[in-house]
Amino acid sequence: MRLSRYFLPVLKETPKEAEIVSHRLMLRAGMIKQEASGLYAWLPLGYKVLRKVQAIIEQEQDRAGAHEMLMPTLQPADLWRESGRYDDYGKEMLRVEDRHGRDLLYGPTNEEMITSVFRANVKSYKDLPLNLYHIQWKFRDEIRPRFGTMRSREFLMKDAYSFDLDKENSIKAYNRMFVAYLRTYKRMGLTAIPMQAETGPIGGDLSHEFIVLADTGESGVFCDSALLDKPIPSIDVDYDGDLSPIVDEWTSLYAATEDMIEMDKFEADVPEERRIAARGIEVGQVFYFGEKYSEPMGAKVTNADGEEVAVHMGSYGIGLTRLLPAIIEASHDDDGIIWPVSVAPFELGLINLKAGDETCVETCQKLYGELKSAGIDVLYDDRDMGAGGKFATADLIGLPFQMIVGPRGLKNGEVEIKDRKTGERSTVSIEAAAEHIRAIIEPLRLDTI
RNA sequence: CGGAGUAUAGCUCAGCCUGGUAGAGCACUGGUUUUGGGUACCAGGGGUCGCAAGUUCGAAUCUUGCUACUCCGACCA
Repeated sequence: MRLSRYFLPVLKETPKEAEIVSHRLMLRAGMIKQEASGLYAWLPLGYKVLRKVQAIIEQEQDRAGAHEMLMPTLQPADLWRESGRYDDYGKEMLRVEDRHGRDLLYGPTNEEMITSVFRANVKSYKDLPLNLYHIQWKFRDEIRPRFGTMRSREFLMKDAYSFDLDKENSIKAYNRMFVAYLRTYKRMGLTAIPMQAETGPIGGDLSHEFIVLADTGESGVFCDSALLDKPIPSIDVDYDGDLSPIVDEWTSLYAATEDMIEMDKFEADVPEERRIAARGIEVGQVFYFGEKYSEPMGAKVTNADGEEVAVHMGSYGIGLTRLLPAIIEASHDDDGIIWPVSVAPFELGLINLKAGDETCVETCQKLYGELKSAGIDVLYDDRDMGAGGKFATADLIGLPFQMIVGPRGLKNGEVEIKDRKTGERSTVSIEAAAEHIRAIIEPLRLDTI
């Protein structure tokens, strides 16, 4: 992409409404624009990152055996009357009426609707296990939206729902999502710790929240520091096999949110030097809730004995629009964002330091073509402006690498490569530049960890 | 919903106390500058001062009401 033709409205100054660093940087980097309290427009750069995050989630969900579909944002109230949640959910749920006076709601979650999909189509235990998910906009009329897209009213969420014959199999489904989540966050460069959590309005008796430690997090959390260094299950993990050893290993170390903390147990289980009491950002939550919806809504299958039984369900959510600020909170410096390659809006910034200089322009054009051919997602800063502004833009929007082309280096037939994260610079010949950067970036894409 | 605050140009803000023709920097447009960390200079465009009512000869400024937004708290991906 040529920057001169791209829509990238970066801000030199910080808009005053933004308090925390991720919100400030998302506004300054031209990723989002607020349209009302808790409602954001996603500008091209922000949307590009959102799509990359989405692709990783989809890939890991699919690997874990879940099937992607799409349900509407608006839902009929009758479905929610069946589960009893139409009256229980409270003011957080946005209710609307259509022209015929029918009650609808903008979905805050989809347990009811997925159950309706399931019961209309699945009748036999032979069709289980089943896990269906979608990535769709949700609306929760939060009392106080804040921190940009960290807590917005409209937000994009991946929500998966598992259906199994009994509790034992449902726990297996839970474990598959648990493992998939560990991998998903890791691929985005996040260290997310599963913690015992309250089940809230979703219901159920087993739940973990996945928490990224950050000072700006909204939840107080307590955990064993050994969890921070725990290796993540590899791409070879067998989702058809027994995953309980992995889950047991993770859950054997103490970790709980402030709602669930038992101080005695925390202090008994965790040696003092490993106790972490910190703030954290909740980037996902998994629930097992058994027959809570299947029973009242009649989601039943015939088992091997010919009996009709309610299926056991679980649900598994990841807030995509919250993941972006979470990644930024975990990875930034004074100059701006530092994206991991896996979710970076562009992998490389090609910077022409001297617009108008014939040699520089020609060299950049040539490199730009070569880089694209090498499969690098490159943003070419061809704007007619000074070098300082280009450096500042590249640092701010956080591209992992910069290829700097200026008259000084060209004299020796060289260009400079800067690593955004470490600040390290190296020089490479013009001829070898494209291949050189490809060799650096490719292993960092983390398709397979 | 309780508490605190803000609203003046695209952004950051001054002006308000003490009423008298609406300002600065950045951004934008045209030029000069050809620049290795937001270069310098010249010229220019852009605002019914959140909305409404009131006081006044006269309101961005004083009064009242409303709205929007932000922050702190209780709730949540």
